[in-house]
Amino acid sequence: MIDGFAAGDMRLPAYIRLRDSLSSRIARGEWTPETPIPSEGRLAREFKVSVGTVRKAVDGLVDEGLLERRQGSGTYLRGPSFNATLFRFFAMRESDGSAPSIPSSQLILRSAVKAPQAAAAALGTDEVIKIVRLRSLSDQPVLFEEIYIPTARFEGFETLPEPALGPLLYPLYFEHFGVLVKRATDEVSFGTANETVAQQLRIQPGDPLAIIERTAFDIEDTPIEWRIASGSALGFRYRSEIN
Amino acid sequence: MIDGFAAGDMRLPAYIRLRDSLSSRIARGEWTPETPIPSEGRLAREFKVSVGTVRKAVDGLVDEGLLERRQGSGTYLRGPSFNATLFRFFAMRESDGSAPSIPSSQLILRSAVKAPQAAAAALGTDEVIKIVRLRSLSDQPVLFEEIYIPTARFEGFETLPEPALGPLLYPLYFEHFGVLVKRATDEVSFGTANETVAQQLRIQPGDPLAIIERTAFDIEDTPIEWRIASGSALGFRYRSEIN
DNA sequence: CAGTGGTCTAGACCACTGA
DNA sequence: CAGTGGTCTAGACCACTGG
Repeated sequence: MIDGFAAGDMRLPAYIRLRDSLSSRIARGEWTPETPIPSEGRLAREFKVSVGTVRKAVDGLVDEGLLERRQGSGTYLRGPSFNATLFRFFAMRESDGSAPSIPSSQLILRSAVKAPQAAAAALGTDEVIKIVRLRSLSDQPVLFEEIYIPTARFEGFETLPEPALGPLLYPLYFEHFGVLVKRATDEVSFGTANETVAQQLRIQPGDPLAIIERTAFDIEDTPIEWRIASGSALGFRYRSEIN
Repeated sequence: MIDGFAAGDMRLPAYIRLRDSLSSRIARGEWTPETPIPSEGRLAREFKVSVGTVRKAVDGLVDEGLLERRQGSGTYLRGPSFNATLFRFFAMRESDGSAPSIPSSQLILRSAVKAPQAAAAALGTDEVIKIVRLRSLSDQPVLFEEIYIPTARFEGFETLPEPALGPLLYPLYFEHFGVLVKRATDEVSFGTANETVAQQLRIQPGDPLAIIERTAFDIEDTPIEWRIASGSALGFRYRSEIN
């Protein structure tokens, strides 16, 4: 049996069934970003369809950002390339107008807790690991983050050596837990700083705050992370393209 | 000569040349949203390529949002369907939780002026028509807007009967001036209200404000509108999807 | 019913990569 | 150089629309 292709709803077009079939093979972790998936010709023979149909199926996954074509070489899984940094919401200009510096990350807390209501609602469980960190640009604190991930999917996260937790979590999710973040939704609103946040960001309680709530999903659209981040509203600047 | 197809850079693939060729015919206003463009078979014969190549060219324009396919009927120009309302940045909930009401628009000013610096920079000219309006949801003022459009492209806009200026400007640009807004970029930041804005929005001077600066472009990527809109930061809520 | 877009085939040749 | 994806052809049949 070829992995759900012939088992899928036969009323659906072949390229859809093939796309879904490939998608679940990706979700199952059959391929890595380093080795190409089978060539179009190979897939065509394997699934007994024409190359054109394979191309249409692969096109879909490329559009979704799951695969990447490299002419002359092959088609590869795209790792968590996915530029989703929360810094994109803040003007990353140096005061002197020079190039933006590298973001740094200071771990403040990491432990298993019962999820607060919003996180539990988003993740569908209240057994989570909580991560709190402060993110800075050239020693200026910019973002205060609370992150919640389900314990079930991230077994052993708490015991990871601290240096392994760089500023980028999504590559780490992928390499240590096989969790590939495919998409996320960010919700931005406006509020004021409480004592804790104000102290961390070195602003005054009551100062205006931009608040970003994010839910991240894996390939199978299961929520795998919820976070809430705050930064001074004065530094907030976001560009949205509409088509 | 078939409209730049055979005149284009022959090193480019046929489907690219065909796509650009169709795109400029659209920009020239050869088709309306009511009548279909020539069928795929017709275009294939006209341009002497295969139907598959026509499909790939049309696919590109459909992805860009310029065209719309209707199976069994034809392929049509998409008017300014384009949901770009600035209200999407604000929580459109009624206090009683009912469905959102219809936005209304109150015209405050409309006249030819010299564009302020930011508008002139975006539009590439300082000969503009300025429109000021207050936008409300069920009699609550929500957004205060200043809009600038180049006089050259909107000859006679000032003398349009006032009732013609509904809440939606982009359909009006299209129908009266043949200007089709294809894309826009919105830039969001936070600030505080000055006297004028505060009075219009019925808030206090110094109250926090969400500020949206928009530049809109036509099919040929020429900027054709610049606007700045302000609303209370407390009502601000924006959802961003990342893939 | 004729005409449209939607799916699919079985080839061909080209441009590019990497051993 | 063999193998990959990128372009292109000339058909076929299907599903749907509208007169």
